[in-house]
Amino acid sequence: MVRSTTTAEQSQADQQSVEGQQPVVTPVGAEGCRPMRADARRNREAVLTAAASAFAENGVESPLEDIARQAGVGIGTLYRHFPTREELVFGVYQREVAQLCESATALVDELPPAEALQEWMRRFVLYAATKRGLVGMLRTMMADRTDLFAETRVRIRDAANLLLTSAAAAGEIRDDITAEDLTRSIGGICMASDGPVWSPANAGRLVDLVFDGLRFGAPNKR
Amino acid sequence: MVRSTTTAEQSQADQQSVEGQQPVVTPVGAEGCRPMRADARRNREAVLTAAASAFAENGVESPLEDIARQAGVGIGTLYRHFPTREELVFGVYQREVAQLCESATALVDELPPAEALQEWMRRFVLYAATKRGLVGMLRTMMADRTDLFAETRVRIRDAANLLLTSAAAAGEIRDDITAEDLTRSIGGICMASDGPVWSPANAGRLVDLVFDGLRFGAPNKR
DNA sequence: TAACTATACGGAGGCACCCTCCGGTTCGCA
DNA sequence: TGCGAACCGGAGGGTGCCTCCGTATAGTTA
Repeated sequence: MVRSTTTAEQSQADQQSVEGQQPVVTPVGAEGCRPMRADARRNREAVLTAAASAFAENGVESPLEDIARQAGVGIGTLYRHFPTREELVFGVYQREVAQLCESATALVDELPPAEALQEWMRRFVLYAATKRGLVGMLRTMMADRTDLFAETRVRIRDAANLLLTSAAAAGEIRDDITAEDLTRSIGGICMASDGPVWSPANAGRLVDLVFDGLRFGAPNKR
Repeated sequence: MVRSTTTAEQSQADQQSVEGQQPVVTPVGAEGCRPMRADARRNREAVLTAAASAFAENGVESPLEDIARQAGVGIGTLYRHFPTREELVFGVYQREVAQLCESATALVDELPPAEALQEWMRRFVLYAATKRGLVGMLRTMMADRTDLFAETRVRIRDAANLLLTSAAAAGEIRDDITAEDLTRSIGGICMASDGPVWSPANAGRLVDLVFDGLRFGAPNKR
């Protein structure tokens, strides 16, 4: 709209993710700059955490000043890290995708392959169903800035692939489903479960439906 | 196609004067009451006109105060007629649907049946492609307040039916397509052509594609 | 350890927009 | 023509957005 949106050259590099509480989480742009100062990184994380819970509770339109306060940070700091609301939304999305994808490897270790897959699908959809309006905003951004999503898309595909192949190898699901098939189905459920008639329960049923489809015709039925 | 709104206005007035069944067109609250005062009706129309052009130009987030100013009306007046932005959006939508549906009968008279149908489809999609973000907002509202859209849905279906049957009767298109099929296809195009990558040209190509589908297998090919 | 500097912090302030409220005006009817 | 109900308008208080710049501090060098 008429808002200025100056989008200064702003390019928060961080890209230093060696020992990892949070993996990478690279904001857009810049490579090779010096690493972020410790306090900056701390604040950035605090803002993301506060934003995630604010979005979940009050939707993506939550006042940015509330988020800053909740993070124990000035509004200026929030704006320095995320010059626009969209960048903040994307930051939250990116971090949660990373967590979700990491959980895939843990699940594979802890559970039987098919259960791991099902649980992962549930978590995936739950993320979306929990954040009111977030999916809608992401969908809009996706149409505009496809490039931003390239990295997360690959991550998701790899995680899906891991779970699918291990379940297929165990014969617990059919083996003719690709990671793309799976992510597309789940993505569809996420889109569908966004919006005013918002219901995690419905989303869960849809996930189970897709999962049954995966089991259909599997060698080792149970 | 610049058409005056007088006919639409007239028909609304007619409907209102018939007792019973208030069409949803009446402003909120007025329940079986006397008709609107002349100045109120005038202002209401002015606001709708200004809103339509503001939405087209700056998107559905246009400041309401600009719209009021453009309409030559105080902000209080705008709020009295449309207490929320959504109601204003719906008002614009409703009026334009009415115009569009009326144009169907005119088109049937003026053009060969198939051309009339194609032209109508084009106009339909053009409306949507012209208003940035409007379709998205309507989609959200639809999920929430299905009841509001019942009337417009019927209108659209009737108009589509008129065009379809006359073109099918002339053998210029196949006869196994229902009005629901058509409106669903067109609706899909409208959804697709909303969003940041906004392009009437693309929408037009999609319409032609659907139209070719309608001609496929028609008795009288040309 | 102290001094130094590049970097980050914070919040006041200006602006845009939202929405309400109520005194003044106008319409439509008798 | 007179009257009351209905309508008009815009001032004003409130909220949220975003910027700007003086102050604080992490990390580095001597």
